Amino acid sequence: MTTETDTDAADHTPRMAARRQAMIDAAAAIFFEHGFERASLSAIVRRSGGSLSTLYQLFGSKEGLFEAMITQRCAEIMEPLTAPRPPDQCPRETLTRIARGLMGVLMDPEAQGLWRMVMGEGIKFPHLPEIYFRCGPDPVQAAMTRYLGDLHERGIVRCPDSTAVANAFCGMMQSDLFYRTVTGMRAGPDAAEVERHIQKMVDLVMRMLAPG
Amino acid sequence: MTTETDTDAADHTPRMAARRQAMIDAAAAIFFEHGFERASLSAIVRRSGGSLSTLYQLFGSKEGLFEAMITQRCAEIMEPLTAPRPPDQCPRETLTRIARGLMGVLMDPEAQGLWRMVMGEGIKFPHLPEIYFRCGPDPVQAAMTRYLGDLHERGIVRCPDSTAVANAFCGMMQSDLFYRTVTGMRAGPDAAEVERHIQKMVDLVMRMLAPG
DNA sequence: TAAAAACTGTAATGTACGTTACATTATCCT
DNA sequence: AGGATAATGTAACGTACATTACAGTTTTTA
Repeated sequence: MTTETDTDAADHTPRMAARRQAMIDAAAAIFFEHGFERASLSAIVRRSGGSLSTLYQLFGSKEGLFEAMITQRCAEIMEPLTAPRPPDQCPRETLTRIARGLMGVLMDPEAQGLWRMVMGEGIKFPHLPEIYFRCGPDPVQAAMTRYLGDLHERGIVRCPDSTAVANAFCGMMQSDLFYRTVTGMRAGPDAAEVERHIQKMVDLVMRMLAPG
Repeated sequence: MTTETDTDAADHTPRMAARRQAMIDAAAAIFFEHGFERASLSAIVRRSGGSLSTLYQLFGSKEGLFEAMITQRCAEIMEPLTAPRPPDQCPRETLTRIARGLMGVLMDPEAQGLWRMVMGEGIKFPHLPEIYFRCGPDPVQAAMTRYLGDLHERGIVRCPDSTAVANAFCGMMQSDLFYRTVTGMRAGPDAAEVERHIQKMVDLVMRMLAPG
């Protein structure tokens, strides 16, 4: 039940470390496709190579494997969002770049699998949304809040409540386009359609920020 | 597999109709709490009264029961969103009313259970997001688009792309407040906090719509 | 009220899967 | 090379649950 001694996970040998990684990769593929319940450990082992025995030695349980996978993958998937930003562009360009990063992640199939799990099974696994928000939305919104607050203080835009605007902007990106894709109602849109959406939303947020 | 002859479901007798409804109610509670996979039919019958035999006679399968439940509940849950709107308020008041309706549904525990299923298991059950969007987001956004387009043509607000604004507005409502509640990261916010959020978002969208 | 139909409770069946045990094979160290 | 250790493949165990079968009970109907 309790995963107290998680971090030991004796991957002493380099061979074992490779197995461990292969299993995490396979787990990501299977879990993100089927969700936690429907994912079968045998299917994961079939894909990763190795054996159930090794899996249990390394991760202890299905949940152990799941957490190890999530902890590693979350950061990787979100990485484009926390990349350092080139300084001193005009606000519209900076916002466009942020929006492109967001949409890139939102439209990535693996990230969508993660999102489905966070939203669908987060209640069952409190660690899951915790890790997710810490790696993804939290830093993005914090950075954006700081950025907008800064622009406001320098009188470049009017944004007395930068937290609210950052919040709104992130929400705006998750439009129909995203929801219908993540639920499988429509195929992933092509780059042009995504770009059109980005432009519209940036236009709107720029109007929000107009002085006066 | 295929649920061809769904609609027959011989609830001839009034007693059977009552059972049917009780089972749908119990199914809603259990499915929304645990999700499709984790929900157990025995648990549903335990709650509804009646028997597994009757359940199978009425619904044919677990999926049959699920679809019957979703079809009925979706419309009910979303009902506040499609209520007719009193005419001729000022835009800010109308938008506030729409926002209150949206947040009311978004924060409703049963609706959150539905939302978790749509997002988490929608890929597995294409009917689910289909029904959901048809009952919820689609009519709301359509009505809002029409409303904004109308205001634009009458020169009351500046909104050349009312679809985009309606889309953005619905997205803005789903802020951290919602995501953290629906994932169980935080308790449901009190009415005051929700109202504050509504006011902020309406303020922002009004800025979007400012002429000039 | 008695036969027919509808409904219920319980148990049986089959399956899928998490987890463990064990015998076999490959790898590493001296 | 040869013994110790690590890793694998397979199968067994226990459980949970969807689905079905059936015998008993209630409700309806004539």
